[in-house]
Amino acid sequence: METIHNMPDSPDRDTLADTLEEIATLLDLKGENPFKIRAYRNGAEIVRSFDGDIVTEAKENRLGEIKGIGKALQEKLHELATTGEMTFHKELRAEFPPTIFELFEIQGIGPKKIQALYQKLNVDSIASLKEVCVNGKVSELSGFGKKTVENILENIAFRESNADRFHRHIATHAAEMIADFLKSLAETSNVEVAGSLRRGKETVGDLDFLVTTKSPEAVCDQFAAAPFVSRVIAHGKTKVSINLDNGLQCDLRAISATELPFALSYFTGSKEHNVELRSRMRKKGLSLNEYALTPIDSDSPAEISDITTEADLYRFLGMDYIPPELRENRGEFEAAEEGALPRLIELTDLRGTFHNHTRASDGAHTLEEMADAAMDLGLQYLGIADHSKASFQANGLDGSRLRQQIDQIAELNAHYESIGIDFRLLAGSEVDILRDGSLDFPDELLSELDYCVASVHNAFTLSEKDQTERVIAAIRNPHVTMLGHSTGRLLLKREPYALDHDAVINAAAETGTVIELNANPWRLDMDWRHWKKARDKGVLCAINPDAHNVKGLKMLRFGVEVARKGWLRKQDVLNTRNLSEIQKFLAK
DNA sequence: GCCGTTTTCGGCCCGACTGTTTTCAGTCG
Repeated sequence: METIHNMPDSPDRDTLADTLEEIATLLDLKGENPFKIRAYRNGAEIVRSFDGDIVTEAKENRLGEIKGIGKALQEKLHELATTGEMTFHKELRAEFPPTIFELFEIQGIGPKKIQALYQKLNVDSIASLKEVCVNGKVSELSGFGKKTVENILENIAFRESNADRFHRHIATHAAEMIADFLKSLAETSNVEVAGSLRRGKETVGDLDFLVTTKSPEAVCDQFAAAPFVSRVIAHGKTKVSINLDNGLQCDLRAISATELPFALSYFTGSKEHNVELRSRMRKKGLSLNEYALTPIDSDSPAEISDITTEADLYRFLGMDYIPPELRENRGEFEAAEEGALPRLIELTDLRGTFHNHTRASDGAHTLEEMADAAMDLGLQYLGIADHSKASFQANGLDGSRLRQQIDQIAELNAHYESIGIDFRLLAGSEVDILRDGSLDFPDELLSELDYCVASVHNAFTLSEKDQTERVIAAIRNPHVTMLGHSTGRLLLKREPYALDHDAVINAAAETGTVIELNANPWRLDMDWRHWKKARDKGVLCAINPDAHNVKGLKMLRFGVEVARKGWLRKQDVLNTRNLSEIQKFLAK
């Protein structure tokens, strides 16, 4: 990687995107033309999801070829990429105090109200907003009644006590419980969960439920009065929003059966996908909303009948059905047109899994208990990869304890074979990648294992260059079968460490090293955004639950959901292969 | 600010709910 001395740090992709996003917010505050604001916001999204080195493209002033980036954005991004600053952004920022951005995190107030609060009462932070609400000054402003003040105070309190996003397992369990409740109502026929949960996102901000019914008002009333409701945010005749005790927001829409395909598509999103879908419909002279597809004017063609499923909607546009996980406007429309969408992996494709812990390190159960649980799930093999000695906080195994475990696994396998059970434990290790890129066990010991998962568990703060070199050194060790949880993130808790993922993926492709998709809902790592690229370079994925107890094996489902989001097919995932194929693969 | 098989101007996705300005603006998704 090139290094530039005596120069300000070159801005990265996030800086480019965040700057555009911030401009959009500031223009919003100034009451600018909403379409201009949208252009900046759209530009931020394009920069975030651009497949390639956007910073270099900006430096070399080539962004004009990208749809959605025009002359103005191209010039501004060029300035930012080459000088590290953007004059327009700097001038806009100077007009407002930096703390004003936090006001956008309060539900119920938007740019217009924030503008009024700032200009009339000099409110520039959540603290000062709270103050003018409590001392009554806010009621001097037109548009701020008693109820608005109550809402603001309530929302400030709520934000203080609840994070706004939730892990996938929490959201999934809540969604299943609430869907069961809705199905139990006499007035409902179909019950669907839409939103980012259906799209397989790694964390979820809210849950979206759709029910078809002939009595929407009765369904809404019963939902708003349900035992799991902690707070009713809004309660209308067809729409209800509530919070659960843990703060998770749940939105319900009660619709008619004929509206279901349109509503399901609309509320599954993503917003970016829907904008593209609507725009394609619009080119056919049709307007798509959450209820129907209708001609824009009476002259438009109206062969719209018989749309009863989401698949019909896509077929109408001459394309294949796009699974919810792919609906991010990241190339799925083009693939669907060409009939080139992947046939996505399913949970039932899995035949085994690799990265799991036992009581020997920091797990809760024994080899036998873990094996029994794996058999109950219908798996043919279970890889045991306890921690290595450098992870002393996790009771990591030293060489002699690891050799004992290898022997125990051999004994258990002999036992399974003797009684005719087609199941095998695989002897592995989750070996620490030390700070210098070497491994916590010597090659000689690693060669006695069936396989090895190499993971980073410390020194998260190394520079991107050092961290990347460290990880790639491990990938280049021929005894390393796979790289464990490669970004090191703990969702909603710890940021990923600095790592050049393109370089890591290239090294994995070159050496035939597998990359793990850690299915633990706190990790879901490697991130889904990298998988399509890795897959296209021939890198195999291993979906591993990183189970620390028998229940943990069930987290495999979250890994499959995120693998689907990463465009992965059955053939891209190593542990879809059966036992004999795996034994051959590991023997190589 | 962006875009173009209605093209270089005039559009840009759209509906529900809330509270308040009582006919509609602001916010949200």
